[in-house]
Amino acid sequence: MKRLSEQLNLPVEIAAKKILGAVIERSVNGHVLRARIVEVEAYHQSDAASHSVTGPSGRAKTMFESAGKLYVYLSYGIHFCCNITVGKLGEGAGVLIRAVEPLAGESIMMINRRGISGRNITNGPGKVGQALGIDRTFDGHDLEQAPIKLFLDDQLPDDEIVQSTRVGISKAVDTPWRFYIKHNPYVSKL
DNA sequence: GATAAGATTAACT
DNA sequence: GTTAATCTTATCC
Repeated sequence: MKRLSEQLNLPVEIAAKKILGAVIERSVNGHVLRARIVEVEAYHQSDAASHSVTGPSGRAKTMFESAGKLYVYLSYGIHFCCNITVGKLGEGAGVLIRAVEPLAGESIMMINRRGISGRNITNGPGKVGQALGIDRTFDGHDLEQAPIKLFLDDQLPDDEIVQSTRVGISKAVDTPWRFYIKHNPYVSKL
């Protein structure tokens, strides 16, 4: 297995398609939570909607690290959202995890989500962070190390991927950098 | 030093 | 459909 930093040293929209369908594994208190990434969005420093547009200052500095790191930011003061950095060192690029499909440890995720279950458990970026117990202390974490690991699989065939515009932004709204898996109930918005 | 806006969610009416 | 919750950065005094 090649290093993540090599595998994800790609243009953001290519890396986003590669991360779609990958599996993220989170260990906590002897339990293993595993989930498949079913919805992502790409962000880049050349993109007005990205946190990294202002340069490697403040919260987005992690996006300028080499690929395969975790960038966690606080959304609306309440929600923790998870990104995977891509591209090369010094390039402010990342892929936001918008939704995942639980594969293992769903009962633990349910506890983290205060009893909410069903497809509402992880069908949104803030929900993913909460279900997996990720907060800002994991900002900059290397995704080849415990307790949070990323496993890339073969890229999905194009006919399983839907490409569209991003959600919840007010700038660069026409940039089609949102990717999700067809016919998956955990995708936040179809 | 102060203020406005934001890659959102859940609980209301 | 509307609104409150709540904190960080950027942008202006």
